[in-house]
Amino acid sequence: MSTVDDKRNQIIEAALKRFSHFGIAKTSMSEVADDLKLSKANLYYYFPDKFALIEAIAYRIIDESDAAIEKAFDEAEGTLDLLIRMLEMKKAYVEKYYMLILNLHEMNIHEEKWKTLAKRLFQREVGTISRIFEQGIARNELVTFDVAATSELYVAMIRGLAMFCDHAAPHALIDRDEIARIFEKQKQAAAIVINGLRDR
Amino acid sequence: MSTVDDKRNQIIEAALKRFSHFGIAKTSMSEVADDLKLSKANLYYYFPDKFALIEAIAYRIIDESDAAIEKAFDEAEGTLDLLIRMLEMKKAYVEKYYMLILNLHEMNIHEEKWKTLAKRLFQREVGTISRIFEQGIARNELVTFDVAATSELYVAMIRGLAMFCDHAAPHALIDRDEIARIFEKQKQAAAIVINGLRDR
DNA sequence: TTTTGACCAAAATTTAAAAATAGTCAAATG
DNA sequence: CATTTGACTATTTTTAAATTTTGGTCAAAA
Repeated sequence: MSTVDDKRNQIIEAALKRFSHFGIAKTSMSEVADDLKLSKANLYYYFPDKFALIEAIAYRIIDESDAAIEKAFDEAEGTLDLLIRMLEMKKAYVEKYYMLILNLHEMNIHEEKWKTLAKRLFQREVGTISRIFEQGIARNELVTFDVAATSELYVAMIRGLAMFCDHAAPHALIDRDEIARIFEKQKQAAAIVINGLRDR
Repeated sequence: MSTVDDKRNQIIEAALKRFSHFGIAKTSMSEVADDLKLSKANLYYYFPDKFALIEAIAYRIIDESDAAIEKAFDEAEGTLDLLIRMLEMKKAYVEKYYMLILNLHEMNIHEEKWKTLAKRLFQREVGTISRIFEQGIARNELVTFDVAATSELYVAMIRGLAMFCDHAAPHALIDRDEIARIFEKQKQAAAIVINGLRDR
């Protein structure tokens, strides 16, 4: 790994710490720079703007979780098991990166660049779910169906459950209990969906 | 109907018009009173406070929609058909009362009274879904399952889809196209859920 | 190639004043 | 007695101005 990549990684890690602790809006680029004893100007040498840093972090997390899912693909016992493992992982991420993920949702999503980022992250999750479904079909565990559409629906459903669940206010702070409750509902939903797609 | 009930109804209708047009926060009690050529003080003779008026409106709408569902119960061809009819009705309400429903969601839900109202409306919807599921089970169309838990999950899922869908920002204004798209996803979700519960 | 201090414009925060609004009440009306 | 009202207040919400913070640039240094 080149020295510049190494520096970029250091920055990503430092920023990730602050973002997940205080949220994106509440951490300034200077603070991230200070943590690493760099000047702000130097930080901008590695990332053209704040958004690029956020993007890098987002993709870093997704890549990590993709790698984890890759492993689960071999270990899991069936489609539902895979889906539940994925939910578990996401739960762990939510707990770990709390504020970051909260912010990522309620940011200035109106702006085009945020929309496209959100859409890409969404599509990536849909892609993973698609692969899981495809495998289920290939193994004759599931009936054949429109994988693309159903995956999209599944991800939307799961995310919707996270948004809604009972803490009615979209912006309300979510505690660990709430996360656990959401996770339970998501597992139930996954079970029902898979049951609806199962080959019998 | 007593004369005081009649007056209360007039007030509810006038308020409903304004609420669904401009939203709750943006219509003052004076405006509602003016529409009916009453003094504000007189309006407060019929409703102790603004929240009571909002509550009355919410229950009015729910009651209406319950009556409509009651009719559908006899006409519908099966459980899925019933669920879809219910979704259609809700879609119509969203289109009709636009701002009101939007507001109802993003209001000061943190306050206890709002929470309890939201919870009650939710539970009422869950109750209706429960009846639909029970009927499906009684007719041997569905397998037996935990109706209470599943109904709650179903309503949460459907609402979650409405919140999420793709207009990522919770507060973004939703247009008719978006409503239609949400409706489609909800129908798909209903179909998959019912498929998962079907007795075969 | 990497790093920095000095700098700027735009955005966020704070503050105080002004306006609007929910809700009250004694008195009037019928 | 049931209904209505104008006048009043306490609290929010809006507005606007002053101030600070922050994202981002750049020429020059290491």
